[in-house]
Amino acid sequence: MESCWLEGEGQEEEEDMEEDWSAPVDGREAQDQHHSPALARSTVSFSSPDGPSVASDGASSASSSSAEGTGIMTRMELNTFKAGMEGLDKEKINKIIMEASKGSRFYENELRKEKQMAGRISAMMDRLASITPQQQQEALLQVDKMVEDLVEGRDLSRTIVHLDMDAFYAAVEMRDNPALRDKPMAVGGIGMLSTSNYLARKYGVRAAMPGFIGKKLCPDLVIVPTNFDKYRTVSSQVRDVLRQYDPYFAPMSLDEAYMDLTEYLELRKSLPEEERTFYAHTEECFMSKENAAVDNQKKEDMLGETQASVKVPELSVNSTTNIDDEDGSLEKSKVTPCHDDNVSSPCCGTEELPETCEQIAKDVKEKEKPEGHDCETMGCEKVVFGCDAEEVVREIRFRIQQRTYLTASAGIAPNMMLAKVCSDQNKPNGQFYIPSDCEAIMDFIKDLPVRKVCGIGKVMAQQLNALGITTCTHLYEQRAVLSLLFSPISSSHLLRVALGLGATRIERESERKSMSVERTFSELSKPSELYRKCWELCEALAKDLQDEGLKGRTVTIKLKTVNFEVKQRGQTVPRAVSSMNEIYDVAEELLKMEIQQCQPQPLRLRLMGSSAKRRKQEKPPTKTTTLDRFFL
DNA sequence: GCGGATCAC
DNA sequence: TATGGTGATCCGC
Ligand SMILES: Nc1ccn([C@H]2C[C@H](O)[C@@H](COP(=O)(O)OP(=O)(O)OP(=O)(O)O)O2)c(=O)n1
Ligand SMILES: [Mg+2]
Ligand SMILES: [Mg+2]
Repeated sequence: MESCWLEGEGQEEEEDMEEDWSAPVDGREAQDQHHSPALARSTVSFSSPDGPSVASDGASSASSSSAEGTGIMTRMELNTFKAGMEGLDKEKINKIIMEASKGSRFYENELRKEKQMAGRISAMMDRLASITPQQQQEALLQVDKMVEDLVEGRDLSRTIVHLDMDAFYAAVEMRDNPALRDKPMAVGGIGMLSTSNYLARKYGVRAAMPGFIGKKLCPDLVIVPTNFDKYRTVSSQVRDVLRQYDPYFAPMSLDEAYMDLTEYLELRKSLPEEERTFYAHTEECFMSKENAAVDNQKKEDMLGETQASVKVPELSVNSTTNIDDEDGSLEKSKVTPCHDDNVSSPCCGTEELPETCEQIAKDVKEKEKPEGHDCETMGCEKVVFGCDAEEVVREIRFRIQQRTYLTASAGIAPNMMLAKVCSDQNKPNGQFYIPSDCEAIMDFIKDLPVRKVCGIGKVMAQQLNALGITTCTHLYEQRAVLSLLFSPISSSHLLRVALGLGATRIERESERKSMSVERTFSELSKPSELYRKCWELCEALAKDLQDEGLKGRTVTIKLKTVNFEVKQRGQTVPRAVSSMNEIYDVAEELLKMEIQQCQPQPLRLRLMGSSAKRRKQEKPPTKTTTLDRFFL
């Protein structure tokens, strides 16, 4: 097995990954209006570029935007931009979160990070204040040249889909244990939750929240441990479906993937109806013998009904409709789920998964033969899907559901950035479509909160907020200032977002660059214990590396003190390593230095990690893009 | 290359 | 009582 990443001599070639600043639209002139209050005064309006250029008053008013509530600590607050988090009593939930955390070492560390962030923002506001109108005007000219190029290059020819399973781990657990279906539940442990179901989200319980806080928010919360093997199995079933529509689809995690449907949609045009026909088993099928074709709304209803979780009445996948409800009125699923034959059955809860019919949404070829069991005689409902993108995506979701008993949501758009945002729009069990035209894109982008965009996280969102930017419209209005305040990479990303641009080609999976193992444990401080832990981690890492036939040129250790401060130390070695001994030799040395550094205080840790990384790879000759021209 | 920070899931 | 694990990227040295 040839170890990879060793620096072998030759071995160059390899792709060039196409950065592809695709995209673009009609230029739009700015005309702002809706500045957020913080910026209204502080920014130069585009129409009169010589206006007053910002002042630090912008900073003070903006940074006090957290005036609501406790003042600081926005970083610990509930993020209401995530699916299932709409319309909650944020005030109350944040209060509980704060009270549960206050005084803890974790909290103190969060405070420290918050202060640090405030410092960064303050520095940014100072820079902003020092920008002259001339500079701003000049920046605007530069940026607008880029805008022109970007817009000119806009590629609306692709149909990109982002598909994401709903409450994934939680949904799997609910599927396999019906007792959980009508309860607020989360997956993980008392220390940390990986995700929660939508019922629990109503209480503010969410991923990355400690279980004990979840319990405070929702005393009835049921917490079940993770079963990664099951999630992996389901994931592979889902991928089997996706692959049939785009063999080059790109999984981003166990529960989501991007697909490019462009080519498939061409083929689809000539796909006979039989091959777009599927059967669904529902209890109604068994009772009423009608099996007429269903219309779109009916299909959506079926998607809703067959959901193997709480029933969400009136769920619609129509891109124009919203999901509101999904309140408490829960009802057992009406479906009678069936197993796909070649699929390992869920390990528990078999009683709710009757074996009566082995296959529902089987592939057309199989299904077409009405021999044996067969849907027709059983009165299974027949579903015919159309040929446009929305129909194909409904079909995909339908097949996923029939095969896994789980629901998925999807976004359909001309690029990956938009598709990703769209897949969250009608979650759970919904889809959203942005047609390939500029107007539709701009309309969608207009009021889109920047925080919803992939890559804009808590920190960036807060920095932008300090500038009065919360929506993509603001982003466009402030493009000049942004190009001056942020790095070329960041500001070009923001600009692309503002224009509704994103990647239009799905890149094939790149080889991994690192592998790591880390563990949290109850406090350790004795050197002997620390070295032993380090040894265990290196052993585990070496095994993982060897399992994949990989080696690393840089070995690092990661340490988290009991106060949650994180340190990383690394060393690059002349020859790639993969064995336990080679790795530990390096790691031990790094750990020794840290222990000595602390002396005579003990090094008190709550986590340790070990990793092996590949040597940084020379990036292929970058074709000079407009961005390079302007920014480098 | 290193280390801290951010982001996603 | 109690706040995760894995991988990637960016930034400023
Ligand atoms: N901080 C996180 C976020 C997610 N996950 C895991 C559990 C999730 O079930 C799975 C998928 O992540 P999603 O962000 O897609 O969240 P869900 O699928 O749970 O919910 P939904 O997609 O409906 O919002 O990844 C995790 O372990 N830790
Ligand atoms: Mg999901
Ligand atoms: Mg996901």
